[in-house]
Amino acid sequence: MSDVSSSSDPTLDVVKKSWGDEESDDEVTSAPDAPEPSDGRDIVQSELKKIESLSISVDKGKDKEDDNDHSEGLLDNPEDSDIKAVTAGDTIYSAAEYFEDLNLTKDLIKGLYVEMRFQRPSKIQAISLPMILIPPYKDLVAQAHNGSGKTTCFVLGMLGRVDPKIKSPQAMCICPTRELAIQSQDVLIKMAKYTDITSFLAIPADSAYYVPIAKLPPVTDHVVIGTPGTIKKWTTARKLSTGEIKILVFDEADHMLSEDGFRDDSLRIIKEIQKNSGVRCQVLLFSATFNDNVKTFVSRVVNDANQIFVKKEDLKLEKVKQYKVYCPDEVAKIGVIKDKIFEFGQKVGQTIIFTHTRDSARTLHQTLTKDGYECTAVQGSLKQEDRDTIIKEFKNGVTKVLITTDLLARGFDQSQVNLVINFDLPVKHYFPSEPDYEVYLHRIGRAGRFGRKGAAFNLLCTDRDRAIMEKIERHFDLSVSEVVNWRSEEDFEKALQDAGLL
DNA sequence: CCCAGCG
Repeated sequence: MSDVSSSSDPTLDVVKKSWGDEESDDEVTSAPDAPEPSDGRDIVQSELKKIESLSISVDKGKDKEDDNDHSEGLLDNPEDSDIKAVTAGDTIYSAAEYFEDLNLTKDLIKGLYVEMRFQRPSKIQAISLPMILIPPYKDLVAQAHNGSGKTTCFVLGMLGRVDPKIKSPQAMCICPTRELAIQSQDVLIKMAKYTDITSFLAIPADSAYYVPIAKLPPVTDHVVIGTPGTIKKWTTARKLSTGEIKILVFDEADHMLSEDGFRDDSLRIIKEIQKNSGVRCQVLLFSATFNDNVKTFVSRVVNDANQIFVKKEDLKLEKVKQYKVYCPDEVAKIGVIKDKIFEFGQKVGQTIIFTHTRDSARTLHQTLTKDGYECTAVQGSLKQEDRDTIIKEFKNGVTKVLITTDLLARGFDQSQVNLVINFDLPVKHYFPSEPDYEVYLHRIGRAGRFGRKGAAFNLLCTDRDRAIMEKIERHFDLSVSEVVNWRSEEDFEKALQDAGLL
């Protein structure tokens, strides 16, 4: 099979869905033709008519033989499931077989080979980069698997579009957390090593070194990466001009545009740029997840966008073996962490433990360190500089076990993380008996980066926990194996063996 | 709830 828009799976052949459509996987009934409440749905429907199917040739078989033999490439065919691409308008794109197909400068390509150690575009790169880099520079909504290299896509997209000779911001990337902004800039610096392109990191400063923005020089770097509040601060202080920004990226875009995320901030920034920018600004939305509510909203934010997405069943991360462990009470959960996770976790790499609140992250950390278990914890109430050091220590491998909140649920990339623990299951804050499926997927995705093996343990305690876990399994059409006895060394050992980690 | 930010 050499065509991503056609497939042996009949449901994949139909490229009729738009981002505003109902999820049609589960239900047979189509959206009614009767007048809808005026939520913009009708606009979406009419835009839908313009969308036409696209054939992108991606030779999957060839990718496999070529890439898997080389040990260096980090992007070696991390996902095998199909990606569906839908183009808007009549531009014909073909997948980039080589980076040379993308009209990039020599300096930039050198960075890809030498610094990034890339050989050929990964699947998501091959499909998305032509859409980003070839005129008319259409907007793009791109969903791709965790650990498949979304960051490299949009970073390369930004670098490919800026003119190093113009000394003002031409590309902007907005991230939900300080940690992600730093991480993306790290990638950018590496990739741009042989170019003259510079970047500016717009995140809150260390409180100790606070200098009022008014006293700082204006930003002249080509690319700005940051968090919403700080970017807003720089623009309103007139130290960051948006007039020449021609590409705007939202990392973890569904969260940036969801009602309980950063919706207002994001929209304000888009508006600000569109108001000031001389040329039309290209908007890119990247995430591993776009739930139906967000899809509806997203299709109104972008304009006539190209789309790349995968079916939700294909997102469930088969490389990360997921388990549930029934624990009689909270004390037992801590016991599992102490006796099993610390016991085995260290052998198989690094571990991230997720809790529901900042406070529970802090208390769990205190409890464990008091008893001599070596770990660190990071959450949003820490001082900025403390966050940075704890993250740095973990990325350097100095610490093996990191306790955190959903601060790190999304995007955090550390290849040595093979074990994810849901100390608390992720739930919707406004409806705590409902799982937060997106957050679940993102958390699990912290293990198994770039096709590596991994395991995840969900610690369940109450009846509610059981019900939530069942819903998660049903939603992803997943059967999560049970670690039968929470006290049993052998059960955990067996689980890790089955996951391919021991 | 989690982020983000208020100088």
